[in-house]
Formats: sequence, structure tokens, C-alpha cells
Amino acid sequence: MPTSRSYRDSCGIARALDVVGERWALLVVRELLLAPQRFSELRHALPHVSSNVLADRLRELEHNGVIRRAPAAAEGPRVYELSERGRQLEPVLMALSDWGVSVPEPAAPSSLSATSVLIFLRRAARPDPAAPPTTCRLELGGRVWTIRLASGRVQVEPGEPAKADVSLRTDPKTLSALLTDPDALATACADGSAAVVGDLPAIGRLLHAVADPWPSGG
Amino acid sequence: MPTSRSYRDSCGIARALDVVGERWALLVVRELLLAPQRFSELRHALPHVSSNVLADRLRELEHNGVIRRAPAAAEGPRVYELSERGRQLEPVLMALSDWGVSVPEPAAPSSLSATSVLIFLRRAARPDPAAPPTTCRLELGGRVWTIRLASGRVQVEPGEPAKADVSLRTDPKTLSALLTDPDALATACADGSAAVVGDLPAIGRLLHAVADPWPSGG
DNA sequence: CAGGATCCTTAGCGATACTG
DNA sequence: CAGTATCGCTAAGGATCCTG
Repeated sequence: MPTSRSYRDSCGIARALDVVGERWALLVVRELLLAPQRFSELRHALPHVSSNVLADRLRELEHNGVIRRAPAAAEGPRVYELSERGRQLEPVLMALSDWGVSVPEPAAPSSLSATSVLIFLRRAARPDPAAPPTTCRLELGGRVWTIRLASGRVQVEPGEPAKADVSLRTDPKTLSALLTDPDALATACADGSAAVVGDLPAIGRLLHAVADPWPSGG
Repeated sequence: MPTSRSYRDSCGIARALDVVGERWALLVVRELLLAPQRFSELRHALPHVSSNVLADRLRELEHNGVIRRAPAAAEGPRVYELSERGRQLEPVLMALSDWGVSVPEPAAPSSLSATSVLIFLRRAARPDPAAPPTTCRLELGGRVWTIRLASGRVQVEPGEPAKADVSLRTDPKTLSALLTDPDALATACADGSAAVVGDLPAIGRLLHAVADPWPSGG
């Protein structure tokens, strides 16, 4: 039975929280920000939410027009995706992310989804605008992503790249660690937690775009 | 007994929500955004939060460095104010406000605090940059604010202005309605829900800055 | 086996009453 | 005024069970 309690406050902030303020709601939106996901993928990305609560949130978010059950194509498994309104929550998530990076890590064991790392990567990366455009194939937790570095920006998309300069396979925690310490890439490759095929320095440029951001105006 | 549950997720978004994701927490931050407030003022601004929950949230937010009990000056009543970290939540609140304005109003009876309206006013106002600088004394719900319009910006501060061009006394709901329909000012003055002393057209310019914003680039 | 629904327990929330 | 104490309610958490 879905939740429907309200702050009964006409302020826009309170009205937003009436819709996405329930527990787990914004983390579900986070998971759908870069690509549609199936129920089981959401469970894997948010291992600490119980299935009934997740089902409740999906129902409520759908009812409030934030997400949508993707075109129930014949045979295809059911997929959840953000609506246009849901996508407009991106500034909220980015602001929370900016603020949250300076909150101490929760006590272990803590989870870290592929989407989380990629959102942070895209947000924090400040590549050298003069660096050559690079396309990277990233295999992260059983799913393939296309990362593009071009003209001082980083773009993240789900799916196989048409053509990649380099391919990296790893897991979210290793990638997160590499974004802090790019020099650990050699070690990660050695112990098997990461694997690179192709233009190795391109991966270095990607990691350094986060760890040692190009000084932008601000 | 304060809450202390965590999403156990290393993502910055989840870490932020570990601190300000509990019910009412962000609305408490909202209330402190423009000025420090006392416990009873917070209760008045958030009439639907029960006193024990409010006390819990204040404790937790203080413990997490978001707010601070203002210098417990001798004799002075206890006042809560945002810390520097708390003030850095402003982009989160602004993003939520931007998104929430298009969420339908909650069913009546709903509350609307003075701070809420002023945050919206400041956010939504796009005054004509060529309009003459104006200082307005605003008495809203028993508290006095200084509103300054200058060079295309609106500034809101607590307290008496040194010198005001115009003075407006009203309540949050009336002011909110006037921001949507500035022409209702005459009616509001007539029925006593608003009172203006001084440069009346200056109030019109303020209201129109929100209702009919100056077309900015974007 | 994915995609939930059901059940039970616990803990946060809401409302009211009470105290320094 | 500024909270605390108490209590019923309901959402969250966890495990298990159903269904196509």
C-alpha cells in the first residue's frame, strides 16, 4: 500500500518533497538518471531497500509522473525509465551530490552502484579542453557504457560505442577508487580488478579529469 | 530519541540524504535560510510537525553540523541558525523549489510560512535592470524584512531597513497571491489584508518582477 | 528465474499531554 | 517558552511465498 502523506505546505520545496521526499525515492530516480532499469537491476543497485518498499516507490513515482513503465513491448521484460518530469530532477540530484561528497562515508558495508559512480564521474570531470576527443567503452557491473571525452566535457551513455579508442572493465568500487587515485590503475590491472584494452593513456586522461580537474573559471 | 539510520550507500547523493533526508529536515533548513529562528517560530512556520519530531530534527541537524544553537548569549532566548555547511544547502533547496512549483498544491488546509514566500520571491523575481533602486520595508507575520531591488536583483534580509521607500504589511498567503496577481493589490488594501505606506508604484514593480519577469537570457 | 505480493516485526512519525 | 513523555499508528525492514 503506497504512501500518500503530505507536508500540507504550499511552498514549492515542500510540494517537491511531497513527491520525492519519501525514503528511497530520490535514490530510485538517481538509478534511472543515466538509463532505464529493470526491477531486479534496481534491487541490485540498491541492495538495502526491501522489495516491497521498492515496489511501493515505483508505483508512487509512476503515479506522480516521475517515472514510467517503459512501453510494455511484447515479451520484453518490464523496464522503468524517467519521464520528462523525472529527468528535470537532475539539478536536485546534482546539488545533493555536490553537498554530499563532503559528508563522511557511512560505516561499511556500504553499497555503490555503477550509476552512482558514473554520475559522480560526469559531474566532477573537468577534462583538459585541448585533449584529443576520446571514446571509451566501459564495462561496469555487467553493463556496457559509452564514455566520451570531448572539448572539455564528459558524456556518459548506456550501450556499446560504435567505435572505441579504449576499453575498460572493472567494478564500481574500483572505479571510484581510481577516480581518487589514478596511479592505482597499474595495481588494479595487475590484481584483476580492472582490465584495459587499447589506448591506456586515454584511461589515464579520463581518471585525471576527475582527480586533477582542469582549472575552470570558478 | 533521534533517528540514525543510513542508506549505507557511498554515493554522495545518498550521503547527503543520510543527513538531510529524514522527514521535515529540509523544511527546517528552509526556515533558517533567511534568518535565525527560535523554537516557537519554527513551530509556527511548520504547524504540522509535532514538537518531539522538531526537537529530534534540530538535535540531529546540530549533531551533523548543519545548524547551530546560536551563541547562547546570557539572557537571550535560544536561537537556531544555519552553519556554513547548512547554508551550502541553498542550491539543493533552490533546485527543489524550481521543480516543486509545478507540483499541484496540496489539499487545504495548507500552511505557508513567511520564509517560504520570501525564498520564492527572491528566486523568481526578475526585475527590470533599468528600474530605479528601491528599498522596501516588509512586515510579514509579525516580523520585519528589508527587500532591496537594485540592478536587476532582489535581496531579502531580516530586520528593519535603514531607510525605506515604501512599507508593506501583509501575511504570507496574501503576498503569495499578489505575486501571481499584482493587480489584486488594491483589493487587498481595501479589505485590510495588506497595507501600504509610501511609494505605492514601487510595490507594483516588486510584484510584477515575479508575475511578469523581465525577460532574461534563457 | 524475474518480478513482484504477503506477512510479521521494528522503529520513526503524529498527536496530545505534561514539565522545568 | 522550550522542550520532554507517552502512546497509537503506520511506514520501513526483512524474510518468505506466490505467479507468469
